[in-house]
Amino acid sequence: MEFVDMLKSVARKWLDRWERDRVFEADPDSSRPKFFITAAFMYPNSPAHMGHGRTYLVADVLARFWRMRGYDVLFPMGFHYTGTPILAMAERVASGDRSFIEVLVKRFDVPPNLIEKMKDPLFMARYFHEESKRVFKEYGLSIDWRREFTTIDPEFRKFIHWQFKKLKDMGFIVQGSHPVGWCPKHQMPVGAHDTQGDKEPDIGEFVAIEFSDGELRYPTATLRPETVFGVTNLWVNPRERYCVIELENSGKKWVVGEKACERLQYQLRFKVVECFEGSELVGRVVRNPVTGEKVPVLPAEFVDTSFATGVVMSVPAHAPYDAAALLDLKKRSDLPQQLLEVVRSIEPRKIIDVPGIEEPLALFALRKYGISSQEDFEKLEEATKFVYSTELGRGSMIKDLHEKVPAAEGYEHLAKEISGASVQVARDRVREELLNRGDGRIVYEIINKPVYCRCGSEVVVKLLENQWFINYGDPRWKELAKKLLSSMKIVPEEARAQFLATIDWLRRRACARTRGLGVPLPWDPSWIIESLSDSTIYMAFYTVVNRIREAKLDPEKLSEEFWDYVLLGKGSSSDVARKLGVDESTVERIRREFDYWYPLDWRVSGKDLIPNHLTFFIFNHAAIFPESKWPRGIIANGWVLLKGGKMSKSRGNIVLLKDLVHTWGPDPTRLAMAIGAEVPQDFEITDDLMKTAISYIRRVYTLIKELREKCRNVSNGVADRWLVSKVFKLIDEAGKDLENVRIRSAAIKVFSQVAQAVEEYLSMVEAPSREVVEKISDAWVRSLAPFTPFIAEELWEQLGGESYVSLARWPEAREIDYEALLSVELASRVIEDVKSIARATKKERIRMVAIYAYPASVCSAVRVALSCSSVRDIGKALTEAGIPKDRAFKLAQRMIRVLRELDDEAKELLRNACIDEVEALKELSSYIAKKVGADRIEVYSALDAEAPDLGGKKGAAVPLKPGIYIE
RNA sequence: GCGGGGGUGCCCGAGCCAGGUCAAAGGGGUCGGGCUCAGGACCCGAUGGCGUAGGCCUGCGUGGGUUCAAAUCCCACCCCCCGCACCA
Repeated sequence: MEFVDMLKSVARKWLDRWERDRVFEADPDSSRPKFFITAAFMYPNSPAHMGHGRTYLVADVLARFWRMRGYDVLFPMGFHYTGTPILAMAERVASGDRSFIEVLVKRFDVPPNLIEKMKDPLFMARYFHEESKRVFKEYGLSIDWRREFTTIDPEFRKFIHWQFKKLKDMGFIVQGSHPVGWCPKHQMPVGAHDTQGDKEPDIGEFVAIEFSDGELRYPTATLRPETVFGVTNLWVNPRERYCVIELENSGKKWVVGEKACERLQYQLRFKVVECFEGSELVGRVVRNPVTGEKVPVLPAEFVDTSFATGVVMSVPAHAPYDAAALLDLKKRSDLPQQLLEVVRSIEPRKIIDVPGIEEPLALFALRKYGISSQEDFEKLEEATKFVYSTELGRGSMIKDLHEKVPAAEGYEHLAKEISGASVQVARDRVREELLNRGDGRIVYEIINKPVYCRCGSEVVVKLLENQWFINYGDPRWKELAKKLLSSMKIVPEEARAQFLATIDWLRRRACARTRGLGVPLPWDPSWIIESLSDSTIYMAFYTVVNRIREAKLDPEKLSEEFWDYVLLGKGSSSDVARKLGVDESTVERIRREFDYWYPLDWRVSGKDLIPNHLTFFIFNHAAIFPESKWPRGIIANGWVLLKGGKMSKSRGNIVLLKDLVHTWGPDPTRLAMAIGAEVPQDFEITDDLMKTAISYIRRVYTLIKELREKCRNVSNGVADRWLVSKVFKLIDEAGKDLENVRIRSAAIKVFSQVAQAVEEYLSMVEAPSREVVEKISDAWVRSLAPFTPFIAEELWEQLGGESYVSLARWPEAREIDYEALLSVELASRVIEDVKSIARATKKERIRMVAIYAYPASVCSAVRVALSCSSVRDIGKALTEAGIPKDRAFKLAQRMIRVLRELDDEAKELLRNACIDEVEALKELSSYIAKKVGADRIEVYSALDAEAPDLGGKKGAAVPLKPGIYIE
């Protein structure tokens, strides 16, 4: 724990200095290339949590890396106040919701004396905003905080107004009606966060098919309009009340359940004519609008008169409920004789075929699930699910549908057209036809009814009229979006398909709502722009917001001309300046700033935002900006999980970033986020992971200390050259990893693999060379900086580095000493082989190891063997190297085998280096002896006729695989 | 249902797009050893099976196919995860 305490105090020290020296404030600098990265801003309805920690770390590591690569880096952050959840939360506080207040106090550490103020949603937003910002700073994010803003700032409002005017001018904003979950008491739309148990109201689109008795219409609501061909009767609930309503526009008179009536008023305009008992409807005869057949209205208790219209069409061949109710009815003796005869004459009519099942599927399902009455609700639900999904998935309309069923006037062609068609196709066709001919109309209902608002009222469906939409369905726009997508880098690449699919199926999206914090629609301020619609191009706003404030421009004067000039370069700076009452140069400077930073280089966010925010981000950039300002890439990172489960804000089972940073320190938290998994993958946050991160840091920290303490003015020959090459090679590879957003891999290289190499070096030499230590510790500390900047600054200072390591250059790749790398590679292969032999021979103690290796003269033959596998060519090269012909060809064959099994890295070494194996192994013999625990190592040339041939191993030698004899 | 992704050794995961160099990277766990007060801290080694000389056999969801050669390509099937909108 002492080490963690040290890390924490080091962090405080450097945090203060960074702030003091404004290290991460970014201004345009034409002498350097620029790099602009943003992460999705947070919605401050709770403190920042581990998920934010991960997304922002990804952005920060890249920002820091590119800064060290010499780029002028801008990494800003803002806060997204837009939305309704905070409203719902403030309301819960206001209503004295105990459990919720407990979450605030106990989990989120809100001081109890502030709870009262949390009744104000704006206060709540500000509170969590400020707290999160504090934590982000402690976390070591290299953010330019001068550019921070919230989405309720007046400047931002004007910016969004400009964007929406642009979209409207391009014809991408349309108006229409739209169903939403609605609380009758609040008179407001409700989302999942407004309901009891956070249950999402699931809105289903039903077709109400109008059966008629000449005067009244009986709208039967169904999700399966294609089954209208199989209707044998209608159902009403005889124990409930029904009403006749007159629809305002058409004047049609509908018979609907009394309870349904109350719910339907939110989507239809009508007046109630009269109400009566459902039993009065029983026995009436109505006409099927599609087949023209006359069918009776019959009683069934399973009918829920509050659901949709409360009138149901009966398709006993394909709906288990209908089948069960019909069977029940046939057994009843209390019906009037005449009706009973009608009932008994009803036979299910099969209109859908399912391969392999001859009988109508509903009847099959009754037997399969053992259903004997319409009261078997649970079994009936299961059977219904089975029938619906089976028929939709595998079913098709019967081949001779048009011969089996009559057709009403106007529907003569429909049955023929869909005969034999799949249920999916038939459903859409029938639906379309019914709606077109005015025999059906859409009604909505909550499928998972009942859903209750937090206030206790049952949620209904409200048809919002005059709703504003962004029309992502516009084919011109889709094309542009696809073009933009194809020009972008996507991490992970697998997500590209998902983006493409999303672009394809996006239609229109409601972009404004009736309440919540945010920006009002410019042309209709009674609507607030919805949160995913006001956050699509705000990255551009970061580039100029600080300049606008600095110049003290009046937000109200930030006209469309202003934004046109600044963001698109349209119009003239002098006009804009005059209207603003400022110097032309001020306006020009703002324009230049945008022009310098844009386009965005990387957009980082959680992968959950791919089908919404990130796709909207693509669409809107494609619409608003010219191609030269289109974003260059998207990084979608995975989740941080908590013991296998997902976190849930409302239940308070989340890990706050603050808690991680305060418990473990910022550097370990950052490193854990980096090594938990590669960017696209999920990982679990555990104490073990945190401890691993700490041990990585400790290992590096103590090794650097040890190197510096133990080093002497000595030279260790090949070991020195090996370490320098190895370390620089690893760091260079880590740099390539970071270029490709392989953050985990890069972190493991600099924290673990470099440390391993250093440890290996320490076991090779008596004392580390001072020159080597200076070279590698300087580079090593630099390479740590993107991941664990605080301890890196501390070490940098100890090494005597100037300024900040955060501003230093990433180590340049340097000449690699392939001979040294190959020598050690050879030695470690020998070590492996010796161990393998000892294991196979069960030798516990090794007295002596004799090694037969090749001198440098075989190098050219090795090169030949690397590029081809012709025994003749290799053999020839070996002969030229002085190897007797009789041995050369056998050796060539073995070389092919050995070389084939090498990995790319070893091959690279062989191509670039030529070593005398004998000399190299002699030099490293004490290292080998140490590693294998041998008393003595003898190295001979395999070509030395004088050397003893122990165990006949002299002839076993192959280049890179020396012959080995052990005792 | 529609759309997207995926099934690899005890577990997590790389590799598959550009077939051989893959018994298959890297973690974790487990076992053994060391560091010798102790260890959940750290280090070393082992971890499919067999093997007294560095080797052999089996193997990457299931079943087929293409090929001299398949974890990698093709077909079918089974299973899992994610998204589906007014919710940030």
